[in-house]
Formats: sequence, C-alpha cells, structure tokens
Amino acid sequence: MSRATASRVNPTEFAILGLLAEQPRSGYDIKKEVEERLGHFWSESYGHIYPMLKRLRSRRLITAKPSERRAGRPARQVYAVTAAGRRALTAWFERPPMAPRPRNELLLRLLLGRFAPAGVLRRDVAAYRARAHEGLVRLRAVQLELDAAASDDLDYERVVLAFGIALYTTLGRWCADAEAMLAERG
Amino acid sequence: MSRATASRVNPTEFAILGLLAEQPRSGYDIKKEVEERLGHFWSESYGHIYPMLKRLRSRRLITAKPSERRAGRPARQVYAVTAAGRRALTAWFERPPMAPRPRNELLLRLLLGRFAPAGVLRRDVAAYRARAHEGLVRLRAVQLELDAAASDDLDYERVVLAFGIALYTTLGRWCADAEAMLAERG
DNA sequence: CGCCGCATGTAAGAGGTTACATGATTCG
DNA sequence: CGAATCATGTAACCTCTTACATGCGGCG
Repeated sequence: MSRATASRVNPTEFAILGLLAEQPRSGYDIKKEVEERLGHFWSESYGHIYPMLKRLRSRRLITAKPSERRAGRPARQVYAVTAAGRRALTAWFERPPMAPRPRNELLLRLLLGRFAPAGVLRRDVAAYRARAHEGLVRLRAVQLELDAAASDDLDYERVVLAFGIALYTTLGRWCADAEAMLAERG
Repeated sequence: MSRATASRVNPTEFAILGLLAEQPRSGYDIKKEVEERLGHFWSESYGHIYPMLKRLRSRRLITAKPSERRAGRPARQVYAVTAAGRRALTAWFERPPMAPRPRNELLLRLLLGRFAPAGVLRRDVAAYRARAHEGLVRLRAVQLELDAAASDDLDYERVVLAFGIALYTTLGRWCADAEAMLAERG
C-alpha cells in the first residue's frame, strides 16, 4: 500500500555483484578489475567498494572468507555471490538501466566560450583529443588480443570494445574540427 | 598553511555563474535554460540550483533582486553576476576541466551479459538507440535554426551541436550492430 | 473548483570521493 | 633502508536528487 518504493537500485552494488558472479574476488581485485576491464566506462573507489561489500554481506547476497595464505602476500578476504545474490543480479537486469545524468564539462565550457580567456578552450579540446587518442590506442591493443581468441563467450567483450572504439574515433574527429574552429577565431 | 586546498571546484557553481553572465535570470530560468539548451550534456535540479544560488550570493559572486511585477506572474528573484563573479568564472576557465567519472550502465550490463535473462539486453540497446535517434532529430532541428542565423557569436553553439550530432550518430550505428549481435546469439 | 504552469525553497538521505590509518612483503 | 605493490578499511565531507511544502493566477 501507500508508497511504491521498489525502484531504488544502486548500480555500484550490481557492478560488484556481477564481477563476483564471474568469479570470487577480494575488494582489491574488484578495484583492479574495474580499472583494467571497465576503466573506459566505469569506475569505483575503495572508499565505496569496501562499505558496499559489507552491506552486500549483511544482506546475505555475498559471503566472505579469508583466502588461504599465498607466499608472502598479506591476508585478504575473498567474496563470492550466494544464490540470493544471483537472484538479485537477475532482478537488476530485469529493470531497465537508469538514464545517465549527462555532465560533460568540456561542452559546458564551450557553450560559455565567450567568457573564456584566450587559448584555454584550445588547450582543453587538445587534452580531450589526447585522451581519446590514448583510449583508442589501448582499445586497439585489446582488440588484437580478442581477435586472437575466437570464442563466443567474448561476444559481449567485443561489443563493448566496439563501443569504445567507435566513440573514441568520433570524439577524436570532432576534436580536430573543434580545434580548427577555435584556431580560426583566436 | 599545511594543506594546499586550492583545487576544489564545483562545476554546477560555474554552470550557474556562466548562465548568469550571459544575462540575469531567476532560479527557474536557469533550470529551464539548462534543460533546453544544455539538456543533452548537462543537468541540474532545483534542489541543487537554489541552495547554490544562496551560496554564490553569500560569497558575493552574484546579487539578487526581486523582479518588477509582470502581469499576473508570481514574484521572482533575479540573479546577476558581480565583478567578483566574473573573475571567479575566468579563474574556473583557467584550470582544466575535471576528468569525468565514467559511468555507462548499459556497457556494464553488456559486459556482464552472460548473467542477463534472455531479451533484456536487446531491449536495453533498443531503448538506447531510440534515445540516440530522438536526440539526433532534436539536434538537427536546432541545426536548421542555427544555419539560418549566420553569426560568429554562435560558433560555440555550433561546435557543441556538432558534438551532439556526431555522438548520437555514432551511438545509433553502434546500437544497430550490437542488436545484430544480440539477435544472432539468442 | 481543480488543474496546470509559474515560482521558490527545504530536509533527508543516497551516492561517492578523498584523505587518512595501518601493516605486510618484495625489490633495488 | 626506502619505495612500490599488495591489502583493508574508516571518517569526513561534498555533491546531488527526491520528495515535500507552499502559494499565485489563469483557464476550462
């Protein structure tokens, strides 16, 4: 009755749950995995991961157990999803993704460009282009690896990769055009 | 001394400051302007705008005065930037934009695709494509308007518009490919 | 009369980052 | 020995959204 709560879902929670569904990991591993595999379109900080692990555990969506001692490495907790955790993961997929809150500071700056001191926008666009280029280089390297291994399991990785490559390529081209416009002006 | 504070800047603050630099506006106007002109790449809520206006005012970066009565409209506060406000705006341009925290839930879902119930990802990608298409249609309409008015002042608007069009076009294409892959699989 | 658009604001709380605290082990 | 990597966590704080509260005036 009364208020239909339902909706509230925290995507970070499900990023963690999903990574743990792939295989058991520690908080540290999760952070690494996010950086290496999802870095181009996702991010998490320790200060968010650890409290979230605690919370997921208190809801019995994951379990923790200390890993067996590995030669000269500090102790670590390894987390794994429970059956309830997998159900929660499925339920998350069921509801559509939240519309992202758009927030592109570079475009905000450009739109307010008449108030910008000379040169700063060119600098910013150039930096943006450098990032896009760097991203593209890295993703192409990943692409080589993926092309080598022909497995259907990797179709999802491939489609995500294709997104990144298409995006960085487009951004790079746009930056070049934008820089040309800015150069003409100033 | 001790800690070098310096860096902390809130982009919302400067979005507001920038819009007020263009012309004096009320909180309501700011919200409208953000939605209409920046909606594709920026967003703000009343719950953030009003407290921020208060804060900017307490720092003397903006001033407030009640608007003259307009036929049958409620009273409103109109805010305008001070000289100090313009300096703060310039200082903001001086420092490079913050790197955005990447957070694309659709890609997260795709990467965890093996855990998704059948069909949901196709649904999500289709919705994404629909949004891209809708965005593209709207921006093309804006483009027609902009092309009509040939003014250098609008170069910034044009370059931002070009960004949106390039992005939505790329996203639409990628979605089509992604849907093809998903259809093949399931 | 009730709803819609205009208009301003607050309170609670979610979500997330940064900085800090701690400590083991490996490598140069 | 010092630096780097591995590893876990907490506390303070910022940012921002949602839901709520309030009220005017016009229109059907």
